[in-house]
Amino acid sequence: MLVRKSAKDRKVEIIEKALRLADELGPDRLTTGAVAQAVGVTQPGIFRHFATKQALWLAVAEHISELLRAAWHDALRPEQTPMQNIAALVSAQLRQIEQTPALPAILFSRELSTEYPGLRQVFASRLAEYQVLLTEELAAARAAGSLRADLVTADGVVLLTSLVQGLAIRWSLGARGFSLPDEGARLLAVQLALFAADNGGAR
Amino acid sequence: MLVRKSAKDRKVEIIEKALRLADELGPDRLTTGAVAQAVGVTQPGIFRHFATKQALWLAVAEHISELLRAAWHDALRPEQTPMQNIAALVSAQLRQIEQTPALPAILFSRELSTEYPGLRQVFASRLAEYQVLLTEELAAARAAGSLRADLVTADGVVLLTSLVQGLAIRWSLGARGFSLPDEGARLLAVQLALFAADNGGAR
DNA sequence: CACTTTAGTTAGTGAGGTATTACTGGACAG
DNA sequence: CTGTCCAGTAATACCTCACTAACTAAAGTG
Repeated sequence: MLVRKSAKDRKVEIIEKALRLADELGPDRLTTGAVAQAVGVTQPGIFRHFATKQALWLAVAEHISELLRAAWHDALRPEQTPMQNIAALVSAQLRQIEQTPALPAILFSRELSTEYPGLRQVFASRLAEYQVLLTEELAAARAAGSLRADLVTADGVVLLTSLVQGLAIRWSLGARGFSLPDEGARLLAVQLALFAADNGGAR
Repeated sequence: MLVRKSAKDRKVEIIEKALRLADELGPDRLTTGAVAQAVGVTQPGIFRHFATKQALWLAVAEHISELLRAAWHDALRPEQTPMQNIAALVSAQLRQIEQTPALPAILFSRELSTEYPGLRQVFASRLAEYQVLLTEELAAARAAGSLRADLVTADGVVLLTSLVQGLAIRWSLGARGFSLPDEGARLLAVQLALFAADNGGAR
């Protein structure tokens, strides 16, 4: 209305509000009108900053993508053991989801991916990166002798990512009735214990 | 056009076509018009059989729900070991998803659940049943002494369901680039091996 | 065959959404 | 102080949908 901001500021403001609204309303109900209202601009005002709604979604996707990348790379520490790094990666991911609850809905929404081509690619390549990071750490754990010999590394990675995804879905569909990072840490510990070489155990 | 069917037949026809279209178009693009065209009826013709679109979705949900229930109960056999029953349950679920590829998109779509209340409840109660079945079998496995003592039954169930869900998502988002039942059976074997008591192993 | 039932059609309404066009007025440069 | 750029607005075109009303005719029923 009265306030008039620079295009740059507005753009990030729009992206952030869109992300918040995607959670509150659900990604499909994220209309340009709703975003405009949240930002405090008339509906066509959005189109000053994003030529199409798809462009807006793409910007949101890239914003998310960047958040995730940063969180993962923050989580990794050379001084940690590979197992600790794995736990840190999982924890970082779950905390990011908790902080940005629209994430699972956006990442897993086939609706969005089909309606706005380009999103899928952004997310797919980013999630592939996550798998690479996990694979590296798991391979390091194996090199350190902390893994059961009969566990194929790639299989371990799939089990871990499935754990994260399954948990995220249960959380986001199930009214978020539990603490995602807490439950995740607990179950991850269980899974990692199963992965661990039976050193101190029997024998 | 010329053909005129009994309401009963048409109803199931509509439900089945809707389910197929939900896969081809994505659940959100499943319009009454698209369903009508697939069935060979004008768009308002759908409303002779379902008062609202929500009613149609509800019928689809109940159809799915029944398919799943039947598949699960077919999978269970008293003469099988608990571990075999678990494998059968997982396999049945994955085969069902492969056969009805819209399943993950429908089950995991937050859009649908929020737009059409009632769906969530149908699916939630059905999926809870799956967990119960898995829990029973895993408990039986424990009673038979085939499980590691340090694995909490409930945790094992979560790990298994996460495996199924994670796999289903990867499959449905990732262009279905692998055989869901095959990959599932393989990974399930890995996970179950991790669950297994270390009897014949060391010592 | 006459009669009733009812699946299906044609035509239309209104809500909700993206996007365009033409205009307005604030911010900033010189 | 003035002119220019550009964020933002008002109005509206245009589309897709779910759903309704009134009518039509095919399929069962006696």
